[in-house]
Amino acid sequence: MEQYKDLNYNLPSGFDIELIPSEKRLESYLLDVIRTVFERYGFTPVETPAVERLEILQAKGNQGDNIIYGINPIVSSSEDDESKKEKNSRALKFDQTVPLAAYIARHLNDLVFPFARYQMDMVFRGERAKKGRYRQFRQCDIDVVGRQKLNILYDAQMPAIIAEIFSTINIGEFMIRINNKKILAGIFESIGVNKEEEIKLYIQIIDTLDKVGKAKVKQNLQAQGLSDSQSLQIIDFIEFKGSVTEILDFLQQKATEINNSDTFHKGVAELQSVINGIKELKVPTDKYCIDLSIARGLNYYTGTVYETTLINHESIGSICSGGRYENLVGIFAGEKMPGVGISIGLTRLLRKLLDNNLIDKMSATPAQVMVLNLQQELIGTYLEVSKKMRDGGINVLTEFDDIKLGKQLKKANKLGIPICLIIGAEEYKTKSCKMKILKTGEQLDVSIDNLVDEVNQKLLEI
RNA sequence: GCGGGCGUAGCCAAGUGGUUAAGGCAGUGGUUUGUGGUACCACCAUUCGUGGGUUCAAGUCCCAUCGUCCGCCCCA
Repeated sequence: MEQYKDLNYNLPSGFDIELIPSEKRLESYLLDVIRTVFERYGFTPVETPAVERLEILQAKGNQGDNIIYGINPIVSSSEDDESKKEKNSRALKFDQTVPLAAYIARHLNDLVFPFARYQMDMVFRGERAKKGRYRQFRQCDIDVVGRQKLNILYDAQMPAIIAEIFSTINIGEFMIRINNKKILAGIFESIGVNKEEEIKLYIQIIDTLDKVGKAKVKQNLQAQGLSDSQSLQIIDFIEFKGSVTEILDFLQQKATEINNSDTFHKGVAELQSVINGIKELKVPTDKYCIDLSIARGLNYYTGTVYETTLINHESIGSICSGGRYENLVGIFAGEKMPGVGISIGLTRLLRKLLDNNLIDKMSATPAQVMVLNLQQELIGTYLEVSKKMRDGGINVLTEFDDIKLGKQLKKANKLGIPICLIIGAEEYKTKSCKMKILKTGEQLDVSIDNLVDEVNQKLLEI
């Protein structure tokens, strides 16, 4: 034992994702909420391995090697199969979309399309870690993937899902910002930028608007070749603000003026359909808006894009984002498979919610009742009473050791257990117990026979 | 990859060349043993990431090394 105490047992950079029990319980709760909502919309769970073949992860359409975390076996003996393989031939998944593409290709014949799946696995990034930016983190993703085509209503369903999740977990007001990349691409086409590569570049510049500011964006656009007036035109366009109706009217108006970009017209029509769907899904109108500046740096998005921010906490950044992509998921199956999906970066979100006190803390244990130990001779009774309550659906912690009552209460208090049951010689005689509510100090005599009902009743009141 | 900062207990730290290494939080024990959260008392670093050097003297200066953090880039 001694010899290891000097080793550095701190977590390696970027892997500092451990949570103390109260925090981990909160994460479990969030996962439960998210899973429940995903399943309510018919999404089915999928899990893929942490490791994929490197060439899969490097397949076109992804974000490049700089974010991939490679793995190698430590031992490379000649008998080791791994060592015969090329070094770095395997790597950890950096998102769930590329693995989804591979999953679909592997199980094409077993899946029903449109395939709606959710996945809440850990993913890994090889890039430099920073605060709130991890090398391992949990992403909660949903995607719907069609063969050849995918109904635009799936795009409308995403904001409904986001709204339901974030309304359920009580973290304050939020706003789902919706845009369509075809509109952005179209506006560039309308001013004479027609090369796809250039448009992508410009859109990436636009994406930095809220981070670096208007002046810098204008400067960057011009640096890439736009004229002064073109830059202003673009910035004016993406900065147009208003209600959903006002922006749609503005876009319709704009569409009549633009006759050199089909893309623009398509984008406006898609956005219109998405908004119509959202209205029919009865997403509360104060939960979503159109934001023409939303671009999503990732260039695989081709249509609808989403970002969700917390009102008054915009600095936290997007807490849930995603969009529609045409050519990402079918790459291995060799088929056109349009998809639409969103992702919640749960590890980062939870950290920020905790750091900013935006979410109520939970207790350090799921136990609702602690059965205290007053004398070892009664341990049989304690176990019996504990079981009785567990059978009644109550989470119970039993104190096995005969330690001072004060210490037991202190322990229960620290764990955040709301109710303690005290059974000593006196209570034993009368087949009763003392039910102590820790928060108030209130103490009630309860018959063992009615215990389950009484405790359940009290738990509801607290 | 380039540039900069920082490493003192589980955590947050004071200390900027003189030797008993402040303080706070957390933790442990106690305030007469069947009642916690408050209060009070006590305990809690032979040692300052590691190795070497300078000096009568080093947590403090120098070198190396490891770790870590920030900015550029990119994203959850």
